[in-house]
Amino acid sequence: MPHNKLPTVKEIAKRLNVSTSTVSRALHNHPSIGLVTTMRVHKVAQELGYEINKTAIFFKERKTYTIGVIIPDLAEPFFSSALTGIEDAAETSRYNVIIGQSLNSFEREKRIVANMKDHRVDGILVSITKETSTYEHFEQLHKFNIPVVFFDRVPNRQDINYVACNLVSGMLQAVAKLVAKGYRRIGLINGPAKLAATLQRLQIYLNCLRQNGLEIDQDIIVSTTLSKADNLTAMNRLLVLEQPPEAVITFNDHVLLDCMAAVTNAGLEVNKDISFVSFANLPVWEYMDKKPLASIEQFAYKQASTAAGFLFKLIDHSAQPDAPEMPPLQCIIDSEMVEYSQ
Amino acid sequence: MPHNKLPTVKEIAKRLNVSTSTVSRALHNHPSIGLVTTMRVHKVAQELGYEINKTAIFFKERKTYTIGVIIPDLAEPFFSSALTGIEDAAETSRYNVIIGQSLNSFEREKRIVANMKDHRVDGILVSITKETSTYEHFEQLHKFNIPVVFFDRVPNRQDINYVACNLVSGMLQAVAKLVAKGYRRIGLINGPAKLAATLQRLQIYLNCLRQNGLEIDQDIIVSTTLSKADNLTAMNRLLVLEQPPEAVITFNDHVLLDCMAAVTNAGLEVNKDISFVSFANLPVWEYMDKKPLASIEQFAYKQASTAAGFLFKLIDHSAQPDAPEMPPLQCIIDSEMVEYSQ
DNA sequence: AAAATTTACACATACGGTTGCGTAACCTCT
DNA sequence: AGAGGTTACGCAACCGTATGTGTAAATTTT
Repeated sequence: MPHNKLPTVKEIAKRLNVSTSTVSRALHNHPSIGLVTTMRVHKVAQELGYEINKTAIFFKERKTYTIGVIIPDLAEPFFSSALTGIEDAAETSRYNVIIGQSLNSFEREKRIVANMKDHRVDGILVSITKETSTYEHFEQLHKFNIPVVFFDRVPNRQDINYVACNLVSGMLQAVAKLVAKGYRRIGLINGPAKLAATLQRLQIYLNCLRQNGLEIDQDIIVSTTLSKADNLTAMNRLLVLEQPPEAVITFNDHVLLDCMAAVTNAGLEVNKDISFVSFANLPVWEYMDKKPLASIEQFAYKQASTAAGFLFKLIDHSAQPDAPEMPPLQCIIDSEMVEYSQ
Repeated sequence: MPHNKLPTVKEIAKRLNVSTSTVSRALHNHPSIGLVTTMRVHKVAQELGYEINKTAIFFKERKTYTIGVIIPDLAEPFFSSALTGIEDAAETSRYNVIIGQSLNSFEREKRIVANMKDHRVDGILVSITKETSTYEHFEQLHKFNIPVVFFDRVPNRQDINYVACNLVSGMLQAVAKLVAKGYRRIGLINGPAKLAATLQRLQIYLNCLRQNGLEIDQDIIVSTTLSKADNLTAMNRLLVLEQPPEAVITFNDHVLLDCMAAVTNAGLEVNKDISFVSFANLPVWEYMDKKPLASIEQFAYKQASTAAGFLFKLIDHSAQPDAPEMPPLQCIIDSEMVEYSQ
């Protein structure tokens, strides 16, 4: 507890022999306070270096003007970009952002939620953990009037506020582009089966191929555990086929980096002998020579700032005393193919 | 202002016809409250779903258990890693972290500081903007008893708390390694002159070469504006020399990526015809084939968590009423060469 | 049995600022 | 001059919790 006390309205009031209410109103230039008094108050406030203690207001208003953000891992460019989107949105709405990384641990996620509840954040934005399958820790927030908006990694339920991304739209564009370029044999290097994203990507892949009237060949659908060695193996499996794919969709950019190495090792050339499409998460492509033909942009910034907008709307709404329950705010943002200039 | 009121000690007190002080003490199992009363209080608290409102405590104790972190840009892996270090340190000390990106704008930095002051954070960790040259906005925090610890990008003054990184140590190791490998001609691709980091790197470079008894040749010291085209030009300038350098130290990893491309374009091979050393900031090397021989690790996580430790020490210290002014806490962490397995 | 001590609780205040309501003093109008 | 209105301010309560101090009643001590 800091010892040296800061000047308060009380202090100003004492010096001027007026009441604290007068000082408070004078500082806000309330019309019911005379001009002379108002000026004297301002003068003394200036002299004492008075600055308002907003924590007192926060406490009284039961509002902290702070939102919490829970994300799995800041090291992922997707999430750091998302956080920037949130911060920008928060700044214009005069909110602060407190942050917690769940590091994909359900237990950490719960601890962070509890902590944010203790700090009485006005709302929470969250991209859930891979492990998260129960939601009591979020539901409990309802009691404290703390709205929650999920983004990107959202629970599979309908009674929640969320902003998510539709991967299909971007992939359709990408496959269309590949088809337009004359590619008919498009392979897939997928992730490990236990990840939900893996099944999702497979469905999208099949979906897009069918919509483009392409034949589906199980030989050019392989998977990797995401280890470097396994990534190389997966790519090599495709390269040694009698009829290797002309283009390959990879699980993510990390996989793709290894796949490109495998292509080079095989004496082939990326974007000439074989082309790639990936799911965007590395901003590093800009600095590189060999790039995928296109990437599926998932708009971290946009998703997150949209989610933040939802959250502020919910906060404002619940501030009204006669607030009827609001229907869930939900938004699905289309992904888009981003072509890289080669 | 949320309307549906949460249960308070007052509510519990009313139900049991006791005073709030009794309830408060009972909830903390204070010995001066009888066992029966204590248990009844706990029971009612449980039934009502009472949870303590810490904002009241924060307000009363003039302590928010929140620290502010101001960094230039989360998109840089260095800073996202630093933030993780801070978060981990904060969690074990039961602190929350509120975050602000200055985006290298001095004005934003000032706004963020003012905002964090309003929220009465208990302390601030900051990596300053490239533009920052005045410090009133930080000095002003002293009045509010908000300690500040700078890290990585620290002001050039001695009366401040800071944690910084000594780039020389790592570079010495790297040059020593290059020398041990038989390289005698070591070039430098530096950044634009207006950046402080540029002069710093030049000095380190000259320093290390001298200490290893190597000749300094101005022909193999070039610079780039950091644009891709310019990076390529810089590298090419070295490659077309009669006696090109055998190894090159690059300003940073982004520059290096382009330099590697230039090498490949020239029909040469990275790590065979020419080797590189860079200043670490990209975690992506792990996923790539061509890597620098070594990188100068600047320990974002360690710097940041050390700085956080300093901050908590300062906060604890200023909490003591008879606290004499503390001498500045300062720490310089040695950088280290990190060798990449090729 | 009276005195001393302990037990178990209530009262009041503080943290810093805001705000509804009350009220003197002054001014205006008839 | 008295009624009515306006101006300029003070009073008091409030947000939720903690805690120093006071004090009956119960218990122990002498």
